Amino acid sequence: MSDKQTGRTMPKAQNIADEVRRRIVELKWRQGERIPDEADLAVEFDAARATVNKALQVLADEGLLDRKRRAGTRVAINPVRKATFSIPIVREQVEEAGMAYSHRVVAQRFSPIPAQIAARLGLPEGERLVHLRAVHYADGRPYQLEDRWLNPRAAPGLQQAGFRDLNANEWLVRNAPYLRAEFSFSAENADRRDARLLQTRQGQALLILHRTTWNDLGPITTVRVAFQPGHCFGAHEGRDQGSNT
Amino acid sequence: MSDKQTGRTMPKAQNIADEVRRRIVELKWRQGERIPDEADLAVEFDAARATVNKALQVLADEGLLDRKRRAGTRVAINPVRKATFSIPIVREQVEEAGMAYSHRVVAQRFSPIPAQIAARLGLPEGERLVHLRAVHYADGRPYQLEDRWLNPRAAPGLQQAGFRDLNANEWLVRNAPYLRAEFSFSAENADRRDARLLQTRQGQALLILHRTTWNDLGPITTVRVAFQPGHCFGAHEGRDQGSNT
DNA sequence: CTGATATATATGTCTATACTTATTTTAAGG
DNA sequence: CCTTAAAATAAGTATAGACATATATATCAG
Repeated sequence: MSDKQTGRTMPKAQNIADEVRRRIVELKWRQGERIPDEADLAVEFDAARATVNKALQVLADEGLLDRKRRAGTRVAINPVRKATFSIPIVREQVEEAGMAYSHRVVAQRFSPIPAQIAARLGLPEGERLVHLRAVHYADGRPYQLEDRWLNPRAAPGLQQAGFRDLNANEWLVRNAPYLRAEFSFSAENADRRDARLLQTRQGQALLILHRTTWNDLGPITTVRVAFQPGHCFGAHEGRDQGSNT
Repeated sequence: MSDKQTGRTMPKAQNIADEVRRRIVELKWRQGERIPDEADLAVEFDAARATVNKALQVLADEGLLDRKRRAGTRVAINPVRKATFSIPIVREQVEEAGMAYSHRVVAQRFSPIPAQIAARLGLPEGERLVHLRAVHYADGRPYQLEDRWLNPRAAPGLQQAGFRDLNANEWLVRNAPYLRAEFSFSAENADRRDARLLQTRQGQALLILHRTTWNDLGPITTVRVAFQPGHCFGAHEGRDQGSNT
């Protein structure tokens, strides 16, 4: 009843979480039903309450359980579950695929922000930020296109960095950690400029990612990324195989 | 130094996490640098090591810290951070926007799966599954289009459910909890059929979401969702404001 | 019956302590 | 010098105990 998957002994809390998950998936404990309280589960699994608590917190974070003081723990009625994806550094992504990375800055100037960008950043319209447009290439073929606005007030040292050599993507990752980020995915038909820079035809469906990041000084950057046609962006949910914990 | 944001006293572990995050964002502790060990931080913050451990685990899960036994804790070199988004129930999403929800099943039959679907599900080509195509409407206008394959072997009771009345999306959420899910976003130009069902023109860029879910009996369902033109899908990262914990 | 108040209870959080385990560092042996 | 073994160390995990806090339920006054 402990370590079936690998030969390794799993932590007790994880075994408990797995078993509870199993009972939910196998409909032994159904949606909305109350499950035994921590004290009872602690007895059943021969563990301390703190251990059971940790296991159930994990499941609550996953959205599988709803927990409330005094009211107990219930299987979530509609498991609004959260999927995760990670934002890789473009160069690493390209190189990991065994291709040669390069990038080209198409335009870079200090200019007043249009209304749409101002709204997204929460800054007054007309404020002057660094506007940067660049193309990332994989083996010489366009890989993605970025149209970015940078806020020097939130990223000290930004003025010095000339993005001809080091790309903005990478400079930001290494020099401007953020506290909060917002994303959105959408689809757009390539306009004339998109088509030219991505070397595709006008009207081609493009996957568009908007991303904005903030730190405690304010908005750092907002970017519109247009991916090469056919590119897809993966995410997943469930046991996290590798990495930490 | 405790509760600045709200008047409420925040848990100690969260204060510690916030403070460490602040030090990273303000570059007091830089990328790749080793930070004090749990015991030292416990002294600094006047907390038990377990509390510090919990705070740092959170940051490690966020991808902000790299932790290794004996080697200590370092600020992540390239913070491959994870963004989360949630998959809402279509009907609720529509109704929350104050619109009337309806849906229509376009086709439903038991048929052998094509190679591409077989690959995605990990099932042999030609296996017979339920194939379902439906349109979701908001205030009578097409909202999204789904093309779904359902595996009755992994979802007992599925055969009985006729999806004319109850939509598949909702039936699955309530009756077939899953253990693992995979997603991908992409963009496609609407083909003739997409255009007709979404009442748009052929060639229109559409945001496409592929999603596949599994439980311990195997793959449950895989679906291709085509959103109405202009629709975007949001995600975010950072302190999670509401809900659990 | 209604509304205010008290009580009970399940989860939330923290602590001190202990032991485990991966990994680095050091020491020993060839 | 290289290889191997031992020691040291920092995180990983578990535990019993304690107190905090939200909230469901019971109790009581009107």
